[in-house]
Amino acid sequence: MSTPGPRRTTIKDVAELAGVGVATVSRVLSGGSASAETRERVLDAATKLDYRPSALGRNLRQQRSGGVALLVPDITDGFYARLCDGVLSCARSYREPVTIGVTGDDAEQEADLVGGLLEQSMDRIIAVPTGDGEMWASAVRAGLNVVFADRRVWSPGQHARALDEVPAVLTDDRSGLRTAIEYLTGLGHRKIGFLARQGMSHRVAAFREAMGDLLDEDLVVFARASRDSAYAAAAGLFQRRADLTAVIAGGNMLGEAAVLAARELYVRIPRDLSLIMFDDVPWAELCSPPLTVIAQPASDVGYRAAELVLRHGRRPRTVSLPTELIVRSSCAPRR
Amino acid sequence: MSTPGPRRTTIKDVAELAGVGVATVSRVLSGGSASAETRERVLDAATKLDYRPSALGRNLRQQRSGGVALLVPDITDGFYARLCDGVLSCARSYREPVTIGVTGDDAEQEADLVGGLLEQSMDRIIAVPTGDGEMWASAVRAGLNVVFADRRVWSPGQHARALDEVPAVLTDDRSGLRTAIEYLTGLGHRKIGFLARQGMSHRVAAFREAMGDLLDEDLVVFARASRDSAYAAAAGLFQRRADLTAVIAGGNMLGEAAVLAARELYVRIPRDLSLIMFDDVPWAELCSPPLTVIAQPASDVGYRAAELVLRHGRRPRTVSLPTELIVRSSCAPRR
DNA sequence: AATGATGATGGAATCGTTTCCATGAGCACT
DNA sequence: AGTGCTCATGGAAACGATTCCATCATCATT
Repeated sequence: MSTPGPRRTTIKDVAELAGVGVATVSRVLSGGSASAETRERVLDAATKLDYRPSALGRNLRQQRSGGVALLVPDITDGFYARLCDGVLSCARSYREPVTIGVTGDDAEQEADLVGGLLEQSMDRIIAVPTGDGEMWASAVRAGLNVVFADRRVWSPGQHARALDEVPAVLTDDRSGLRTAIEYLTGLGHRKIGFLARQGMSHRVAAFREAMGDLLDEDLVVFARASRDSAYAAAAGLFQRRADLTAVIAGGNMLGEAAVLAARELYVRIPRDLSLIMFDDVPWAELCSPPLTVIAQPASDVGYRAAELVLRHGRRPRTVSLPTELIVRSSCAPRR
Repeated sequence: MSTPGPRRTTIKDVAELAGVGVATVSRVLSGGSASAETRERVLDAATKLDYRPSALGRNLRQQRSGGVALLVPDITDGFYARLCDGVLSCARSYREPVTIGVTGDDAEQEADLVGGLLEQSMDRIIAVPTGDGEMWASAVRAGLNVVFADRRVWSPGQHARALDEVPAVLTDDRSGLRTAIEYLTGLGHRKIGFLARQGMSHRVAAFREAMGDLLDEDLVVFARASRDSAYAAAAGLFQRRADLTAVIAGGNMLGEAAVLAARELYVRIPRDLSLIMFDDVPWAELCSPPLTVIAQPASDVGYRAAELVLRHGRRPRTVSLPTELIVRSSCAPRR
């Protein structure tokens, strides 16, 4: 059943046709030194035979498979989809294939995935990490070339060293949140809630910091990765605290849940509750009312991360990309 | 700079520790025959050394790299994101890595991507194809194991043979459209438009067929892959044909564009225009009014496609998954 | 003219696995 | 006891590239 087909043309065939040794062919094709005449003969032979070097042979020899791995919590989330798109688009210009894995924000799955990557001798990886500092530290010790995107791993104590070396491409949540909260307080809001998902500890920390004296710990709630959990968290918060007048959703799935929960509970936006959502997705504008958001350059995050991991230059420092508050109609003055 | 690190443990190390030959180790680990005692010794040694077979060596030997490739037009489109998710989730259970490429609905990029895959000796690929029958035919002739998802390639003449062999996992657009159109005509609509994107010829064909006598060729418009183009197409149609009373958007990006264009042009949905959108995305419910949609099991499409390409069983036939009309509030009787 | 330096070149080793084949042991049957 | 069979087993040959190293030619310098 399988194609017995004609053997694929190897470097040996090219060498034979060109009347040179395989070493010479390899050198010519990878830009080494060779006489002009030889170079031409080799190139001729290669095109004549339509020779494509086998990545397999190369990889084995060099003890590393090409390409980049990309680990995201959920590819279905518009933010991560755009991040992937950025990575993909940068990787294409380097002609590097991208292997994608979904962690589901679960440390165990993440470790599994990384294990599989190691087995494949993948040595470059872009990850939106999920917590386990131990695992990541051991991965970089194992020689893995890691770049974090969107968030970095919380480095508790001993791993700090290894992990602080890891470059990351982040969004400037801190300033985004500060702007958003200033905007809300400017509208008179004092009781401001935060809808988070596990793995958003950095964002929650930034929220706490930006809230300062206004912070009410009871108003920050966590959801698990699923849509249902997000809905439950939002609905729970809205019911529990009738004094809530504004809420910030830590991501687009949380924002979606907030809109849904509000509608279900007859909480009117923005009349009864002001809402700001992290991440500007296309539907934010279609929503009624159109949602005020903190826009993040998701695609750029991916692109830059890919650049960091693909460019062989010197170790670059972590970079933080700006966010922007886009005011639409989901916030109103406190009544 | 690079980690000189301790050499990774190879099959040879295991063989040595177990006091057997490498061939035996290989056999034991891949389920070949061996005496109980030897098996135990080998397994012991393997766990003691924490041995992980190198995918590189295996791949070179077997002349094929493991894993699956997945080609989608746009990973940013919620439908394809869910499709990817389905593929990923099936592939994980087989412990196979997935390499994703974005074609942008462009035949040239698609061909490029496939070329790269060939170079990597990837021999299994799931694709949402973009047109060029010639290319796909030659790919399957080259021994590539192809499964089409969401749509198949239009097989013109000579390639028909090779391409009809290729299994595909599709959604039952035909019946979805028939239901939708019956619903609309039931509401009294006669002038029904269709918003398509290039690459949706199958869906357009189904629309034409289902419309029968009602078909007005001037009411089906095509957009290119971008959001802007989708908007332009929708706005253009709405302005050009004031007699239009209902429209079906061929995908969620088209639907989004339709909602936006309608709002911009003060066309009220559903009062002035009824709208049905292909693909049920989370925001369809958040939209105002909530959109009536033709739901597609995107994730299942991906999952099934992955099953087809990963399961080594006998060649399966093309399968078509059911769609469902979900009535919300974006359609009203013709006034 | 002898020596050294430079540069192009090809043979062979190497990467880690799977798989072909030969070997030898154990056993049953004549 | 000899023959034939079935098994477990290990050595060695692939797979296709890169790269070390030795070889040789060419040319400049003393």
